[in-house]
Amino acid sequence: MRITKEQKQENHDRIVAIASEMFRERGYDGVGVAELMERAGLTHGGFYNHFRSKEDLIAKATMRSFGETGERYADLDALTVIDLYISREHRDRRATGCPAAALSCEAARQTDDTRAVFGAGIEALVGGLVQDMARNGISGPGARAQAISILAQAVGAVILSRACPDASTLADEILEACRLDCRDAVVNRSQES
Amino acid sequence: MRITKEQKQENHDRIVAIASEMFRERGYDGVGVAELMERAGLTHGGFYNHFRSKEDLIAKATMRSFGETGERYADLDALTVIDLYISREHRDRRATGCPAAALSCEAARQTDDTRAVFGAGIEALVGGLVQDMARNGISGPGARAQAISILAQAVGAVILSRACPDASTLADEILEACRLDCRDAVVNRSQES
DNA sequence: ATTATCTATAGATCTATAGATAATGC
DNA sequence: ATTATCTATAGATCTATAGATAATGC
Repeated sequence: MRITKEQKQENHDRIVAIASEMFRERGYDGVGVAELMERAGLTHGGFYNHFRSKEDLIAKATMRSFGETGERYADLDALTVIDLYISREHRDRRATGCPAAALSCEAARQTDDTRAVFGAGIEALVGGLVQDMARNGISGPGARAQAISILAQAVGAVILSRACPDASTLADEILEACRLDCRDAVVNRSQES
Repeated sequence: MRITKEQKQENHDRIVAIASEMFRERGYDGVGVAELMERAGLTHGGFYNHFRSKEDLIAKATMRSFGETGERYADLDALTVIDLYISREHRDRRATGCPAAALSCEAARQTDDTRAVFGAGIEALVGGLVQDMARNGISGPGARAQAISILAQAVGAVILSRACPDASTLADEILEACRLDCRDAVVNRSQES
């Protein structure tokens, strides 16, 4: 039952798309090749026609997750980005959220290939945030450093909030304190110029 | 070859101490009971005389990690804490570092019992940081929110830096930008009062 | 003829348990 | 007698591969 080239490409993309969500939801170790392939409507042996190894898939799926996330925050101003990122909705929907918040801790333990994808993804998020901040009138030499600080705080806020028990007060308090602090930083810097 | 009660307690503590470092280094999924027990000088079957399950150990080891970390940053001023936490040394020594930076992403996928330990641990770190900030003359209603913001940024900075490839410029740039931003926040707030 | 997929399985994990052993604590 | 540990193993994973099948692409 051989298929066309296009259908193979479709299968490949579907596996990557499903993996990108499953990895964010359950972590790299929490997803097995067999279950992933079953969800893609294929048998698990076929996996190795598409990828050299699971790690190969991890790199490709992570790249896709960063791409989606970068697009989501493009063409917005920094305050909107902050409100979207540091929110209960983002915290509670891991599967479609930012991979930096879902997988960074595990990424630190992956091979250098996967870490290179993460480095490029973080760099892209920083670059996007610099552009978003320009819409708030923020530019100049310190803009990049501030973008990095805001990203780190936003990522930290979502990660810490997720680590708290469900429905805990602290989980929501973390989000609100960080959202306001990041907004203040943008507003203050915006007024300076 | 039965042993004394004290020796059992010693074995128990040693398993928890070793696990607390191994989990931070490799993640909860990266540590098997057999290897852990071998490192503790015991056979893996004996594990279940000390713990109901691996998850029981995860809760106890994580509590210990948070305890160590809280003690490390007690009785210091906030600027010293920031310099120690957001540093290459901390980033490169996961096994003895802060569990919030090493394990938060995975904690989000653990049971509510483990998340309760995490919530209490984060709460303790926030409380400690509030006390540290008081040494810089920072107090009042906004102090707690600022402690949360600083903690989130510090945790985010270490996590993102670890996710970057070894020896990448970005990894160090993240640490430096966040360290300076957190210091500025403390200094500015300190001058207000 | 090539190749994308499938079936089946190798080989290496993993957590957890059953039963034996032997020294402490009553 | 109790119990902390050990040996051995059950049962369930996991990644990866070998070989068969069958439809595309030459």
